[in-house]
Amino acid sequence: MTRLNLPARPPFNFTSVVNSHGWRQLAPFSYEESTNTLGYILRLSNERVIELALSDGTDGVIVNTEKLDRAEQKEVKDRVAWMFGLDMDFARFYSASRGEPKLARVKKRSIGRVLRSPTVFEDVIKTILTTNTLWAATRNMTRKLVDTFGAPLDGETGKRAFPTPSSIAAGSPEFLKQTVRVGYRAPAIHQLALRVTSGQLDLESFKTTSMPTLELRRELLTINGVGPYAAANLLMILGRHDFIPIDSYALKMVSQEWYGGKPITAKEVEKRFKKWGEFKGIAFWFWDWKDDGG
DNA sequence: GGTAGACCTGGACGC
DNA sequence: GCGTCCAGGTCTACC
Repeated sequence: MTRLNLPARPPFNFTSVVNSHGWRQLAPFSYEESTNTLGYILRLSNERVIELALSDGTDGVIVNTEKLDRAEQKEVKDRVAWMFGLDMDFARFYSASRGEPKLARVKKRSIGRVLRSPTVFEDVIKTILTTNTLWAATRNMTRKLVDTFGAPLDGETGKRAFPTPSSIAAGSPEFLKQTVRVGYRAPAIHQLALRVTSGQLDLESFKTTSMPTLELRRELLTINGVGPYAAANLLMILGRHDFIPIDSYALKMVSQEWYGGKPITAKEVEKRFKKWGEFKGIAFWFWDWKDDGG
């Protein structure tokens, strides 16, 4: 057994990251509520597939997994640090949100980090799978994608890692549509896998790029299946908070909050959050809505 | 720049 | 059990 204790830049709240959005429900994540433990099946660069149990450290994340050598430990540390944004600093957001009752809880509960997958590729695919469909279908499609293309944990075919770009690229759009049931998204997913495999698109460089957010957004919008909502969602995941992922949920929440439930458009959402500037996305994301619909 | 319609799946509903 | 309707963003064509 290997146990790693990964400290975070304070303040840090493990549970707020795990609950920051629905990602914990998407394979190869799993979540055990009784112990507040996040599971993840990770494929290491040496192709070994391991299971991580991630739990709340006093001021960071505790990782329990099988025995790892030094290089593997380093890789796991880097991956988990990215997934939890351990090094992120929200002091400026907390300062900006002071005096706003609807954001009072963010500083109190050390909220701000958004749970990420280990790779940007995985988060782009998952984001595409959230578009134009219901959440239950997103979960199904992700599960099937992992079950179909993911490398299995040693001796446990029921537990698989998220597919690599090359494993998806090796299939066909028809197979993705017929077997994984991703519908019209199949060509977009296949094309993305091809672009990444061929080196034409270096998604992982987006983690550390100093590219201005507008430019990064333009890059994201070159991906088929990624429109304004998906790009904003991915920017949030990448730690850029200038854009609001406006989907039907956003329209509903903003309408209930300020427009008495009447139908509104994206313009009204933008108008209401304009004053938050570079924190628009994060202010929207963690806004304490009147009724979040459960 | 704005808008209409097609794209798919799966669940709800009526018969 | 079958058919129909609907929710959900993106893309393309068109104005």
